[in-house]
Amino acid sequence: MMHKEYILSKNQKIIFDLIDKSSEPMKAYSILFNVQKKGIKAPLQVYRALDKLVEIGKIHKIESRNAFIACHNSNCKISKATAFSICESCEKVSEINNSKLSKYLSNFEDNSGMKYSKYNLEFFGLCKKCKSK
Amino acid sequence: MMHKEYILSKNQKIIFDLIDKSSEPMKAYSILFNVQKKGIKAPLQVYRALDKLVEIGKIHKIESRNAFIACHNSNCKISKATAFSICESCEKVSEINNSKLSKYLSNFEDNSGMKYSKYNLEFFGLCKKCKSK
DNA sequence: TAACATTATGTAATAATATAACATTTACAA
DNA sequence: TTGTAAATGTTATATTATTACATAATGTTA
Repeated sequence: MMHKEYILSKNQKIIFDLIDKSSEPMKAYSILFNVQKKGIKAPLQVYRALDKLVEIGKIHKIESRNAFIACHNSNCKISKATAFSICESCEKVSEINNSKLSKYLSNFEDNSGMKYSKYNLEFFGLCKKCKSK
Repeated sequence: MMHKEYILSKNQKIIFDLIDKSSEPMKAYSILFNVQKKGIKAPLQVYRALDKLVEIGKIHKIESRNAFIACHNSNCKISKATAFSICESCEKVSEINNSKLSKYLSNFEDNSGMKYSKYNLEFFGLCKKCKSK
């Protein structure tokens, strides 16, 4: 099931396209630097677009890195259920697309009486390449 | 199984005691403000102590909130496996101590070829109190 | 279409979070 | 007692993010 379509505004589109093309998570001020030639001059313009893109699930924030990547996962259901793998050596980040995992976590309940509507999981380790070095 | 004992230095102890007494996650500059009367005057002194305390597992960083709480969980194994519940209304944060969950995640493998040595999970929702409002 | 509400934009200033660089001191093992 | 690692102190600065206020574009509905 795909995300509901949403028409991106001018700034949102410029910033999404940049993140989507990037092979690695992008930080807000690096995004700012890269879109200045397109007329986006202030941090707030970037953060506003990022906020919206996160809200509608087109991108995700990697909390431990303060960086953003485009969503390529059909399980995350508009950014309510996200999981990432992060290589602590080369900093490569991938979204984990594992339906068993997402099912397990979406259904997770403990005895706290809390109803969980959202989660974010970050796994850390060494990627294939970095392991073999 | 308890953590291996570690003798905290003066600044580490001051800062750990403050976080440990707090009923909510504390932010670095709030910590700084609170320990200035004890002679800790600069951000770096706080961040250095925080880094060490995180490293040895006495505290955890709540990444989505840039805040720190004391560890009260025997399953986290020196901060290599952490899970939290966060109320999006009152911002109450609790460490989740669920051995099935930690076992599931510690043993998680996907087809990426990565060996995961660490994870951090944050659940979001409404706590009991806030739900009933 | 006019009126209204909502969303997005532009701009300047500033707040909040975190690190670099360098000098010195303390703890502790060889 | 010398060497080394860890911790501290201090200043400056880098990085990340928001407040406040004004304007413009878009969508909705009477």
